[in-house]
Order: sequence, then structure tokens, then C-alpha cells
Amino acid sequence: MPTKKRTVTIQDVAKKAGVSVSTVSRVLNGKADVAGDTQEKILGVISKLGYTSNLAARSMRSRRKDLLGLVVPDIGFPYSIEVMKGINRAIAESTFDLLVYTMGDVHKSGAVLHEQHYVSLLNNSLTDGVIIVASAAAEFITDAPIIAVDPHIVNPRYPSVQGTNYQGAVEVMQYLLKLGHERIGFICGRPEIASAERRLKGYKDALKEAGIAIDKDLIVPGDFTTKSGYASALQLLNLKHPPTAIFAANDQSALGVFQAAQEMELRIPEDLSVVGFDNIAEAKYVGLTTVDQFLSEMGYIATQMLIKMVNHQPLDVQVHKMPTRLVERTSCRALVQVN
Amino acid sequence: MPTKKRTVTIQDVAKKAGVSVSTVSRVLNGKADVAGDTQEKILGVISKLGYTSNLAARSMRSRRKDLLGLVVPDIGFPYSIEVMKGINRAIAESTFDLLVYTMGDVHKSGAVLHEQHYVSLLNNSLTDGVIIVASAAAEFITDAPIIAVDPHIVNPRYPSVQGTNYQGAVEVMQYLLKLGHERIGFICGRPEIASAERRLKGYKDALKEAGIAIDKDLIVPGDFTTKSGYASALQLLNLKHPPTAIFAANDQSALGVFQAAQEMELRIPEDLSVVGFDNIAEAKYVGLTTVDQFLSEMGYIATQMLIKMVNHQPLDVQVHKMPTRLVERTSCRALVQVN
DNA sequence: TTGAAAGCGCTAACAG
DNA sequence: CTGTTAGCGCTTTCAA
Repeated sequence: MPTKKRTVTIQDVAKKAGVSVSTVSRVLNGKADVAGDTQEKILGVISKLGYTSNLAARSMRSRRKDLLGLVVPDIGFPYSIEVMKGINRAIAESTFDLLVYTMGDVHKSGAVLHEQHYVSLLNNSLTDGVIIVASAAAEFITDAPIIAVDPHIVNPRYPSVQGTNYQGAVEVMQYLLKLGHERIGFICGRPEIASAERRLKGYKDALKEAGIAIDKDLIVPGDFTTKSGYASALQLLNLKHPPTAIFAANDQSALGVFQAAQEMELRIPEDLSVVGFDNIAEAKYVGLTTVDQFLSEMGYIATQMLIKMVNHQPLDVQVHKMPTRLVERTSCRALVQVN
Repeated sequence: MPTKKRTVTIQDVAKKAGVSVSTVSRVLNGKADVAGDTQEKILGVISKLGYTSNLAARSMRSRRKDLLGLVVPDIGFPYSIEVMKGINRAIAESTFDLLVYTMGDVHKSGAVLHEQHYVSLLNNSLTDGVIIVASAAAEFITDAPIIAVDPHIVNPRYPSVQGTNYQGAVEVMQYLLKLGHERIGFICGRPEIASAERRLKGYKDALKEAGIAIDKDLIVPGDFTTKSGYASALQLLNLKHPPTAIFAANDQSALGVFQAAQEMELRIPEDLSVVGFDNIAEAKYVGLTTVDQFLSEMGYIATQMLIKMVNHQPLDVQVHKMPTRLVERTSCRALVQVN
């Protein structure tokens, strides 16, 4: 293995080039005040030795790193993936690179503490600012800008990007009601998450608005997983009066509904209408109705906002209209909440 | 915004607790030799001040970081996402966390240089080892272990995880031949990438083996994108003698074939058999045949190998059988190449 | 235009 | 059990 015993440091370069470390540092940082031939010689030595600056040491001294941080509990989760696609897009368009911190699993250890820890870790040292996705934590100690995407609990002290969950749910319901459905099932999300509750409220209010009494049997629990969607859908479909449409609080559980319907040989949407919130790639293939681009846009917007914050630019944009390419009838907007 | 002017350092904690920095450092690192009440007091100050250690400074001093690095050009690309899912799974099962470095776009600037730079950057400072995915670069300067997943160019000096592209392609062909197909189209991948060429060779050899002459019209270019798959599929299907089956060098281009077939109102697989290499979520919904879990498994295996390397354990496993859940008839193995 | 020297925040001997 | 001290590799004054 081509492993140098010791890392090549700026000292090695300086010695080899016969100059001082500060001179090397100067050419490394593109300062103008270095003689042409000195610079050339140093550059030569650098590439000959294969020197690369030590990120840790460097960011310990300098303010600007051109690096954004992202803290995600689990980068394998479809939700995270969608958000990351948007972030990735914004990063690609910018001069910033991205450092993603993950522990691979939300449940690896105390989530809230871990999140806070990682945010400080990144922000106090390596990055110019951090994006935190679907955070359970509400408070952070950090000296660099921070932005929350879809936080579980909304803390007005931090800027955040959130979906208009209530309004979106109302629109989903209006769509289903217009289709003539009167018995519409709702599969809940995790009750401790703000967005889930707002979707449920949208469901209830739309029903109320339409003059339809709320049937408690039609509201079943869920936890945003496909498995729970499957189980809850079976519960709904085995009712004496089963619903003719099911509104799942998120896309994953909608997929579970799809599985249950398939198993019971119900065709979608002929026998059963299914609508899910959020966005997954599979949706268009299974014929589910979802809000396209939703999560991805949130990531994109959040990244752009964070970059503005890092650059000390004002956060002028308050509300973004979300594109709804897949679904014409159901729309959802991202509300950008500043401060 | 709750932004402390200056970061809380270990010095602040020490002063406030009335002890020395080394004592604080000791409790921070869980050393046993600290008095119970001293430790308690320090812990109290730490949480009161909201102190978190500076990652940069810390990793500059200590050897073990319990942190693995991952360099991916583009984390929004389906290929990267699949590999990352596997890596994420391995990370979740381990005591390591993961730091992903991305520039958001392969083409943001000189890819090879960027990759080498990032690998050194991470490995010389922050992480215990790094995984590099689909690298265009063949050489790296680093003093920590490194493992390549599916490198464009295979360098025997580094351990790597690669698919058995040749064998897999042969098996895909045997499957199609057994189905009775005699005219099988092949959509190539990017010719500069080793795996693409091995898949093509598998296609040709299987044909040869079956005693079927190679028709050059049936081999069309591609670049692993859906767009190219679409275009090349149209080219194939508009031939005087169109193929009855198409083997796309990867999943993305297979998706393009699917689109083209749909547009020409060909049913799959009744009118046209389509097989793609690699693995995407959409595959099962559009009825394509792909190798399940393939990319994800590569990421998983690579991560486990890297952890072994970091722990100075021998790399005993040489060949992994890949699980093939979706597809019984086409299998693919990951060949783990050590040294 | 360059070098010397002072730290950034932290860990790890080495003494007490 | 705890404090002192010496750096890790780098940037940044301050002089020369």
C-alpha cells in the first residue's frame, strides 16, 4: 500500500523549497505578495510531494471554509435522500462543498443530544454553517448560522424551512371530496412531530368544512413507515364500512396502503383512491398521488438560505410556491419562516 | 439568534470549574483517573456552558477518531444513493460515524484532482479511513486506509470492491438466450469505465458461446444515463430487424429503454425483454429485471472492510455471494479484491 | 517580498 | 488524582 509513514506537512514543503512556512502558506492561500519564481518553485514542490493541507489545522485558524455542514440522522432513509437531492443541487450550483454528518440510524443513541452535539461539532470548527434535517432537538449552541429543515418542533429563534402541511392536507382533502368520496380514511404520522399533527388537522377541518362528521374509526395510527401504513390500511379496509379513499400522512405509509390494497385485490384508483404526502420516486410507478419535488425543494431552499446567511445577505424570500409537476390537483407550498 | 460571540473552549470550562484543562480533557475522553466529585463538577459546567469539543483541534491531536470518510462526487445521483444506503447500514451497525464529502456535481471542476484532494483532506486529518466511490482517480496520497468501491480504473495497489461485471453480464445473457431470444441489443456504458467494458465483453462472449454471430447494429452507444438509453433504444427498435430483447449496461439506461418501449407501445416483457445492470428502486415497479441490492451491498461490504483495516484486522473475506431477492434468474456477485 | 514567532483548541506525556 | 508543558499543522501579525 502506498502509504507514507508521515503526512506531508507545510513544513516539509518549506524545507524542500528552501523557504519558510509562512511563504508556503501565502502561496497556498493565493496571496499576491509572493515573488513569481518563489511561487513557481513552491508549487512544484507541492505537487512533487503530493502535499494537501490538513483540513483540521486549516479550519482551526481561518474563518471562511467554503464548506457547509449537514446533519442527518440516517442518510439511507427515503425522506433524507429526497431532501439531500435538493441540497446537493444547491451545492452544485454554489462555490461551497458539503460535509454530511450521519450516525446511520436515528436510534443509535439519544437522538436529541447527538444532534446538538454534531451541530456544534461541525459548526464550531469545520463548516461555515449547518443545515439540520428533521431535528428532534429544538435548541442548539453554535456560533455559525444554522437552518432547520422540517423540524419536529418549530423554534422561532431559528430560521427554518417547513412545508405548508395544513394547507396541503386541506387541498388533498378537497381533491378527494371533489372526487365524490365521503368516507375518507386517514393514517396518522408520529404524533410528536408537528407536521404530522398539522396534516391531521387539515384532514379534520376540510371534513368539517364540507359538512361531513368525523368518524373516529377512519382515523388510524401510523408512524410514517410502510409497515404501519400496511397494517393501518388493513384495519381501515376491514371495517364494516370501509373508506373509499385513504389519505396517508406521508408517502411511505401510502406505499403500505398500496401493498394492502394489492393484497386485497383492490385496484387503485378504481376501487380505492390513495393519496400520500411528501414525495418518493416509486410513487409515479404505483399510481399514487404525491406532492412532487416537495422534500427536495425544501432542501434546495434551505441551502440557498444558509448560503445567504453565511454571506451576511438578508433573507428576503419568505414564501416559495412549490412546483407540482406530477400532481396538478394537489399542491403544497413551502413556507420559509425567517426568525 | 442565540449566537455566542466566541466559542466555548475547554479553557473556559477549566476556568469555570477551577481545574486545569488536562483534567477537563480527561473527563471528556472518559479516562478513569478523575475523582468523582471533580468529574461531576466539570460535567455540570460543560452542560451549563454548552461546551462541545472542537472537532478540528481534537482530531489534530488524537489518532483514533471513530469517524469514517466517504468521498462521492454527487450524492443526488441514484447510483451514489444506492451505494450510500449500504454504507449507511454498515455505519449504523458500527461504532463509527460517517462524514461524507461531496461537491454536488462531478463536473464542478477537475474531477480527478478534486477526488485526490478530498481523500487527502479527510484522511490526513479528520477520519480514520475513507471510502471512495466510483473514482476516476487511480492514485491517492494518504496515510490512512482507503478502499475503492467500483473504481473506474482498477488499481491493484488499493483494496477495492467491484461487481463481477463480466460474470453477471454472461448470466444476464444466458437468461435471455434461454428465453429464446436470438437478437439481443446491447446498450453500452461509458467506454472509459472498466466495468462497462467488462459487461460488454460478457455480452459478446455469451453470444459467441451460444453460437450466435455478433451483429454490430445491435450494439449501440450509451453513457449510463436514462436519456442515452432512450435514444439508443429508439435506434435499436427502429432497425429493419429490431431486437426482441435489450440488455442495458446499467439501470438508468434500462429505464430509458422502458420509456422508449412505452412510447412505441411495446409491452414489457411480452413484446420486448429488458434487463438492466445495477439496481434502482423504480425497477420493480416498471417490471424491469435488475440485480437487486447490488450497489447497496457493495457499499456495505466496503464499509465493513474499511473498518477491519482501521482496526488492523486481516481482510479474510475475498468473495461475497450477492443476495438476489428480486431476480432469481440473474445473479451477480461482488468480488472483493484485496491488495 | 520574506521570515520569525505567536497562538488556534486540544491531547498526551511527565511530573508531582 | 491533578497540573504543567509541549506540541499537532496551520495562518497571521510583526519585523526585517
